Amino acid sequence: MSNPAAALYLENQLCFPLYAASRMTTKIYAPLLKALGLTYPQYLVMLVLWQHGEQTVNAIGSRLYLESNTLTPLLKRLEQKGLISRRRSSKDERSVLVQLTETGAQLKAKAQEIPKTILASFNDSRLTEPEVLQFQKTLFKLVEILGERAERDKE
Amino acid sequence: MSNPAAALYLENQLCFPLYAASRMTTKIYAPLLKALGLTYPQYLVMLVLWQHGEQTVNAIGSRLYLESNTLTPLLKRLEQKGLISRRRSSKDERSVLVQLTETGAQLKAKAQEIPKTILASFNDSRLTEPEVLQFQKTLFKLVEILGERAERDKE
DNA sequence: TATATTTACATCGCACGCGATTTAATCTTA
DNA sequence: TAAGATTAAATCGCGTGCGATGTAAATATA
Repeated sequence: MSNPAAALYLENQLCFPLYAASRMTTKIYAPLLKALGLTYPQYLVMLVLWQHGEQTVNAIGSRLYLESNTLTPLLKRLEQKGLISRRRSSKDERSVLVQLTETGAQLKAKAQEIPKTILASFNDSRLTEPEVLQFQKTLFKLVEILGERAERDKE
Repeated sequence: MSNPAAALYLENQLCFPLYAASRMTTKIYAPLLKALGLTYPQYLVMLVLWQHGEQTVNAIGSRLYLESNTLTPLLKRLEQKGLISRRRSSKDERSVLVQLTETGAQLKAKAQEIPKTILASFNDSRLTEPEVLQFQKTLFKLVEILGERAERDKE
């Protein structure tokens, strides 16, 4: 790089565009999720429960890379909306099991349309399908690497 | 896809890994930025000011895809730390001009090490350099497309 | 088995993000 | 030029994220 300060430029960074893209995609979900009465992080929790069923706060957290300081208040809001129920595990009283209510399970049907709408909104001539697939592949690899890193850093 | 609900699965989504990767990279910055007394969004504002100098809240916002509801409180915090100053533009009394203080300008020297450290921490055998470059390219394209989309949606 | 350590979740405080609204200045246009 | 529309910040309220700490249950270890 000719300019010694160039490394400090936004354009040369990976993290800023990740940050920007994440916020912008979340914004695309907002109006669709509002119809279901969900925020984006709440939707992610519902996805986990729709896919994997009852599980502990910890298990949800490992899938979403979130901890109880974020999840506990969020889960309480989902509980207040009547979408989930929470109970202490009898096998291990430290754990809290999160389960879908009937209402929460039924919401899945309404959510089916969301991925289609989102995919359509990403449709743009500047992005070819193989490019997006390759992008997704690298993105998953990145999350995996960063996830491992976070695990290491805990110790 | 064989399973009709597969579209709802986390793994098939683009937005979740963006969300996860963004949060995880921000976490990597945290300890480095703590030494400068900055949060990641505050660091982004400082980057903009280091690179482009005095400008309005609006101008900072268009570079970072943020608006005054987020920036005003953040800028007040930077002002309290003595890193920036804010004043109404005399040309247009609606605008607020944000400028680095001497202290704020000097902080740039300390920040020079950060990109190097971050780049080193992304160093992993699973990610080749051309793969990362391609990834970055698509990511920028994505931000551009989403940015245009956000502009359109405002109207 | 008594004690120390670890684990799971909850709580607290602070800094975002952002939709919605307000206020003041500037621009448009009839 | 007066009235309405637009624009730039600021303000408000709510829901995250997350570091730090607390509490209780389970596990490890002496």
